[in-house]
Order: sequence, then C-alpha cells, then structure tokens
Amino acid sequence: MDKLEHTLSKSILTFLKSDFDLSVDHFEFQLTRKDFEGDLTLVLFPLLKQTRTSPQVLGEKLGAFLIEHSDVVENFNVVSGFLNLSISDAYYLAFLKQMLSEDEYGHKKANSDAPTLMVEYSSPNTNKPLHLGHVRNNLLGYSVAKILKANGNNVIKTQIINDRGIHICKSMLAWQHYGSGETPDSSNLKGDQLVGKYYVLFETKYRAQLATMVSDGTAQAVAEKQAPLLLEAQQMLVKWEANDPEVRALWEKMNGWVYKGFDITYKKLGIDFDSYYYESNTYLLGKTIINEGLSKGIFFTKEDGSIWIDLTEDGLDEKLLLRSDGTAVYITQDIGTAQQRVQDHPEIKGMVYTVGNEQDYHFKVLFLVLKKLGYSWSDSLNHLSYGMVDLPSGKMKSREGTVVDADVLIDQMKNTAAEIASKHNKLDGLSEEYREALYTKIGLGALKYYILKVDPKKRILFDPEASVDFNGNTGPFIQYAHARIKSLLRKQQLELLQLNVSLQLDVKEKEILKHLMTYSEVINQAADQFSPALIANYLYELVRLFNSFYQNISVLGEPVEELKSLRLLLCKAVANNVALASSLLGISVPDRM
RNA sequence: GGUCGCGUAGCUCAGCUGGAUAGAGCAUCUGCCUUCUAAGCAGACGGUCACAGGUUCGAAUCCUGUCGCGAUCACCA
Repeated sequence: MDKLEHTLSKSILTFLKSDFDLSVDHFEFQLTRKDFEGDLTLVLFPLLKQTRTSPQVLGEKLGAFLIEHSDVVENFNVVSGFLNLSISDAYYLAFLKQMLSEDEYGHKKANSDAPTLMVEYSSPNTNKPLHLGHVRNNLLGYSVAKILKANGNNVIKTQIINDRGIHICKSMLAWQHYGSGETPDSSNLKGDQLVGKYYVLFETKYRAQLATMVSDGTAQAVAEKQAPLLLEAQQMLVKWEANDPEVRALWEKMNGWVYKGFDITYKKLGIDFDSYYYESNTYLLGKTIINEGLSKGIFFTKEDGSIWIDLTEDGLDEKLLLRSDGTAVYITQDIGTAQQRVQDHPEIKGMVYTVGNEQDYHFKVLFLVLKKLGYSWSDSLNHLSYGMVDLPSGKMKSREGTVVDADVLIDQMKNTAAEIASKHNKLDGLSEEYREALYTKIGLGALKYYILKVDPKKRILFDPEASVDFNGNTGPFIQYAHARIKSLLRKQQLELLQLNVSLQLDVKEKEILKHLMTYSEVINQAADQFSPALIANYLYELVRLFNSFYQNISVLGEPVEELKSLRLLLCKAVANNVALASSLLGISVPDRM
C-alpha cells in the first residue's frame, strides 16, 4: 500500500496547493476500519487548522478532486474527520499479478553495496547443555538474522563460545575425580549432557564440603572461599592460563564432547552459524587492548593493580576491566572479540548481540568502553535484549533442577505433535518417513511460534501445557492453513487463466490483498525493531483472513472460470507468502499434514 | 537506594510513527463436517488499557509522579 499512499499524497498536495496554497509534507493514512465503506482512509484533522475548513467541506472537496485526478480512487465518503477512499479493483488485481511474478515478494535483495551486519546469538558456556533460555536466544537471533537479510542486508551469523573460565574447570575437575574415564560413547550420553552432569556433581560435592566445614566450626563465608574443591578448581584455571599441557588436553577433550552435543541440538532446532568465536582465542586480545587504553589514559589503575574505567560522567559507575592479578573478566574478552570480528570482516557495518536483558547494563558499559577506545564502528552496535523465560513454578534454576533442557523439550514437542496427528488420523496414506519428519516440523513449528510471537523484550511465561496447544494462534495453525491451500492447488485440474482485470473483488479478497500489500513494510519494521513478533502477528492475521475467506466460498467448485482462476491465484499468492514469512521465523510449512 | 524494563479480558498475548466503537487465542457457552483437509469457520460471554495528573481537536500509545512485578548496580559469567 506504500506506493499507493505515495501517489495519493502527491495528488493531495497538488490539491492543497491550488486550493489553499499549502504545502504539507506528510499525510496520515490508515486502512479503513471494517465498519466503514472504503479501503484507505485519510485523517483530515491535522489539515483543518491550516485550511480553516470543516472536515466535511475539506473531505468533500478533496474526495471529488481525487476521483477526478487519480485513476485508483473510485469513490469516497466523509465520516467526521476521516476521508474514506474506495480503491479500484483493477489496482488490487495489478498488485496480485505483480506479487505472483516475484519469487520473494517483499524481500529486498542485498546488492553489492548493501551493508554487512553481524548477528551474534546462542553464545553458550561449555559446561552444561542448552536449556529453554538458550532456545529463545537461538530462535530470536536466527530469525532476526533472516529478517535483516530479507530487508536487504548481508548478514553473518556468529556466536561467542565461553569456553574458558572457572566454571569450565569445575566440570573438568569433577570428571577427573569422579568420572572414572566416562565418555559420551561409554555412557551413551550426549557430550554436553555428560559434561553438564559433572558440573552439577561438582556443585553437589562442593556444597557437601561446605556443610562439613560449617559443622566443624568454619564460618559460612570463609568456607565458601576455602573449600578444597574450589581451591582446586582455581588452581586448575591458573594452570590452564599457564598452558599446562595436561589441563589443556583435558579441556580440549571435554569441550570437544560439548561441541558435538551442541551441534546435534542446533541441527534439531534448525539453526546454524556462519562463523564461531572462542573466548579462549580473544581474551588475550582483550587484555592487550585494555593495556593500550591504559597507556592512552582512557582507563586507570587502582592501588592493587586492577584496571578500571570511570563512567560516572555518563551516568554509570566505575567498571573493572582487568583483575588485580592481571586475569581477564567477562567484559575483557567481549572487547577483544569485537575487535577481532572487525579485523576478520572489515566490511562489517554493525553488530547485533542477542543476549538476555539481565545484561543490559553490561552492554551499555561495553558499547561505551568501545566508543571511548575510539572505534569508528562503536556507534553501530546493538544489544538485542530479550526477557527471561519463566516457568509457572517460577524462575529456572539449574541448581534446583528446574531447568527445561532443550533436547528434552524438542523431543516432547515432537511427541505431542505425533499424538495429536494420530488422533486426527489425516496422515494415513503417507509414508512412515514423511510422517516422522512431519511431526518434527509441527512440534518445532509450535515451539518456535510460541516463543517468537511474543515481543522480545517481554518475559515469557512458558507453560508446558499451553505451549503444546496446536489450536488458535499457534505455529501448527499457520502450517495447517498452508497445507490446505497446497492441497487445493494440487487438485486443480485447469490451467490458470489470465487474470481478468474487470473482475469484481469480494470484500474478503480485498482484505487479504490489502494485508499482503503491507508485507514489505512489516519486514522493514521487524528489521528496525529486531522483532520477529511482528512477522508472527502478520502471519497470523493473514491466515485468519484467509481461513475466513476460504471457509465461506468455493474455489474448485466455482462455476465461473474467470472467478475460479482469480481465487486460485489468490490462494497461490497466500501460500507463497505464508511460506516466505514463515521462513523468516525458521518455521517450515509442510505441503501435507 | 540508583538505573533499566514490564503492567491491556479469568489465563497467554496483539494493538505500527497518537486517530473512528481497544483486538485475537485459550477457557465457558451456541451453531456448522454427503461439496476443495473441522489442527477449521460463524457467533455469545468477558475491559475503570495498574493509578493520578499533564500535553491536544483526539492518549492504551507521548511526558511527569505514585504503586506493583522483574532485572541490574561483583576482582561471577
């Protein structure tokens, strides 16, 4: 509809100039509400003061002018301050034709001078398997990457793997002490699950030591810092930093297990990456940069040798960048990683960090530090901040075992899909392989849609019961509608006829076309706001409009050939668009289900 | 305490840069499968848009304050 508004604006401007000697740069358009006659509405209120007319008079004059001077406006009416315009069917039909002629209608192709953006997501620690929180992160990041691409950018999908640090040493230590050589093969566990098991074991043993020490009279706070297991883990970290061959070998072995495990989960989720960054490779660069910044006077040293930045002038606090013993903290490697990425990909125009909103402050500081360091690209850094995923029982806590494991969740969704499908027994004629693949698509479609339809910055309450509901505003609803259209298109016997431009459009058909016209604008907004939820809402609305249309008319049984042809073309356009928009959410839409 | 985010129907969520009578799904109730897939459609019920001010032709939307919830302010990551 954008183009239409543009041409209409021109006509309106001509009118205002000749009749009122006015120049207005922006007009307020909106889709006409269903209860009124018309398609597009111009809001007249903003023009009243300047024209010194009543809305009725202005509306009548302008409407008459548009009918005469614009070939798309066929009729109009004025209701209070609103000028409702009826747009000609020919315009809609031309749009339909145009849409069908394009493979990816509404998507912009990235040309050679299109900006390149790096999107970071997932970014796990290598001491435990992925959970529901990571799932939201992954789905968001992956989808936003696709949306940015559809909006004409080149996109590099990446992650930063937090593969070093005390937490990694904890699982390594527990495995050394209690693992008795267990491997993913010998235990029949996914590598990440196995390592996660030892991380939990460390915590258990550590707390047991604490309890013993406290009952022997040690103060809680002291015990927490002096428990032998913790000291051992800290020693291990020091050895790791000193490149101790034995520690490094164990580290590589166990991280290798974890990566294999992660890959399986990513594959199941249907997401991927173009590049990987490892904290162990960038934290040293981070240290170097900080020392350089120190000599430039951007940072300062405290008596104990720790390095800080003073951000009080920017409304923030002082922030530690390097410990007194010279070891790196969390933000150190982030600084190194950012620099490394720009070095590797000089064409990068911006970065998007997909990280939970608990780290809002961290990213404010990070971006500010990079800016103070004088990096030209520091203005194009974005934190795609999203809300936590809570369970009805409260917050997810790994220690309390209330974590929803990603692998388990995916399997559950698939099983539920299989259960529901067998209840409907629609798939009887289809092969076992097809059905298996289908259950995965539907289960994942439900999960992805459930998570992505919510505004990223809001918290999600993940109710396992509600998330497996496949009716209403859900992924399977979208998928099912697509399968039905595809089925219908399969069954059509006749070749499609040419579109007859003198055909009359039904109200619902117009509504669908109007909705389709907004697609590129929706992508634009979704890209600006990093919000797949906008795409999800667009999709849901489209499918609802279509179902309502579809249920109340006959397509194949339509006796008038031209009308039948029009309807088939509309179905085709909707099916194409549903598939296209769904792909932006990472949801695959099956042809049969 | 400082900072940031959120608060819309019983529940889960939409509501674009302010615009006409605030919309969906779930749940509850009523209809619709001998015609293209009923995971669907049509309808009923359900609201002081947390509260109070302000800005203006017009506020769920923008501003200020209050309350409630959450996050964060670590030599954790």
